[in-house]
Amino acid sequence: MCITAMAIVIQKEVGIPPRPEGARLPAHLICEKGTYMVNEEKYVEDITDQDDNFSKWYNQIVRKAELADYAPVRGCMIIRPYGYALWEHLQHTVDTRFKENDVENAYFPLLIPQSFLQKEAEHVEGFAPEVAWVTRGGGEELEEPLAIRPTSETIIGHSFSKWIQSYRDLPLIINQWANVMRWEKRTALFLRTSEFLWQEGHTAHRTLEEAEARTRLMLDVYRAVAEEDAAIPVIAGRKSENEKFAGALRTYSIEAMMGDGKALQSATSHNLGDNFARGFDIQYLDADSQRKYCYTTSWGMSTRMIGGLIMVHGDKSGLILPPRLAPYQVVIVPIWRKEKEREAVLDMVNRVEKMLKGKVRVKVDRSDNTPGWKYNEWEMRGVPVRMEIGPRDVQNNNVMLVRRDNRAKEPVPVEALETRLPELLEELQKALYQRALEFREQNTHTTESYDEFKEIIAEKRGFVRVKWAEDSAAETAIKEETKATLRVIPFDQPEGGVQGKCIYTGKPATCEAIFARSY
RNA sequence: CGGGGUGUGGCGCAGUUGGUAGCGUGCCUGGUUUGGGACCAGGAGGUCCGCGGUUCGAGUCCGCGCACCCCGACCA
Repeated sequence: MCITAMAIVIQKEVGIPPRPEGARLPAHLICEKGTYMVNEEKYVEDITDQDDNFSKWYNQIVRKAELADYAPVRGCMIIRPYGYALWEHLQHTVDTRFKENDVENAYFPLLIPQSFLQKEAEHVEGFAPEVAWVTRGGGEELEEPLAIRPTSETIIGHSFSKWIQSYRDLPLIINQWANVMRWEKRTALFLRTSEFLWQEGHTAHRTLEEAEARTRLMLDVYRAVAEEDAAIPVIAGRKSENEKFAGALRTYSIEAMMGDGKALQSATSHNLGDNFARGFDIQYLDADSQRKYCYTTSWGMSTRMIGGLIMVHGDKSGLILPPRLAPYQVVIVPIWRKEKEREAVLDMVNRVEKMLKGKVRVKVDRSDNTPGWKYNEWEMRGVPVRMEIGPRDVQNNNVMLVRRDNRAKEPVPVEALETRLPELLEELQKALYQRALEFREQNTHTTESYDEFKEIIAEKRGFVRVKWAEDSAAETAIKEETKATLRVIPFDQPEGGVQGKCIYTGKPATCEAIFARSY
């Protein structure tokens, strides 16, 4: 909301050109006062074009940028230091926001007794195909197989039932940072790996209303992380019955549009009602001396978000990381010709580095590679701002700043850096958000005709917003006929209710829903 | 789990009718270089995915596995 308004203002100031429909990249570059025009060309020749083969581009970028590698075990990934640093920044902002909302961290075991998983009927059924089992230990068959957690509702529910005695123990608001494992048939780095890192929050409440409020509150935290930190505009809303979490009363999610128009569920928040409380006997003694079941919630965000970052912001030169999450916000490239220059340049580099340390995340590339090589390398790795320091800059006591998103150049006096650089990073942060928002808006369609719906899904991709009567069978049929799924029923609905007929059944519509093909 | 594809130095690839493996890039050493992926010279690096078969001889032909990628069905 407020970030959007700010972003629009910023957009006017710096003049981000609107992206042509369907295009991944702005075809123009900014040429403001004090900036330099750069030729638009493809500097990095060995990256697959996004428009040519988006998933190939994605895979190449993940590996070339050294975010992750394939592991020797199918479907598993190795997160490399650069990718892990990104995750740590994401973790940090999420964790900070959690703690502002009374969340406490804890840790529960990786292994879950088989019997636990079976205590919630829908839950077992939903997860059964994806669970990996440990059946041997200490050289012997185990008496009871142990599941490698696909999620921890059950084992945490077990603890909750012991910890909660009275209404005075509520609400209980716990989070854990953990790995989980879901045996996936088809995997992709970050987006869907058999093992992945995430956080899972679990809460218990006195009333359903309070549980609902917490569910919505945490979804809004995810919304804020996505929009403000990851610069990814998302649509928040409710999942359909077909798409909700196994065992939940209601599931909410934030959905983002990737650069190829497909949707990515970026985080989910579930109101579990009293389903798990009944399964795990999570009861409390209320003020009226009655024993009552708690209402529980769970909510999670995973390393998948990194996949989202890559696919939302990346361009044909590689990654573009939002400044607030980028492992390096600025990379300094020293340039010289003669030995004398080298000394002066490195002096200045050291001075600038020292000045900026602790204020922005700065990396100096002191390798022997040529400046041109470094430009391409760090652009590919998505560093938001490049700082060039060469003999000319030493002479003028300024540095050259170059934005990753549009390559706009800007000479800045050294003494102005401490104020200008953070400012520039914020401008970039907002511009990325704005660009992604415009892309999403250009690729969000509305229609009342199912034929047109099919055509849009098949040819244009993107989101399709339609009138909907919340019919589960119709949803399944649409999925079979078009491969599009109901991503989310947005909170943002027309004022005064929806008028008209459901796009598929023709029944009176009860809401507007977003359909898309998804990851 | 179905359909398709690919497995050859770290990465990307070539390898003809079967004759004992090569190119680009990266890596190491030395030197010259550095404002958009520099250059020269020297060098290291391969059980050609695995197993079996055909053959005097297999990266190449045949069979059986395995892995990975892409497209579907299932999912954060």
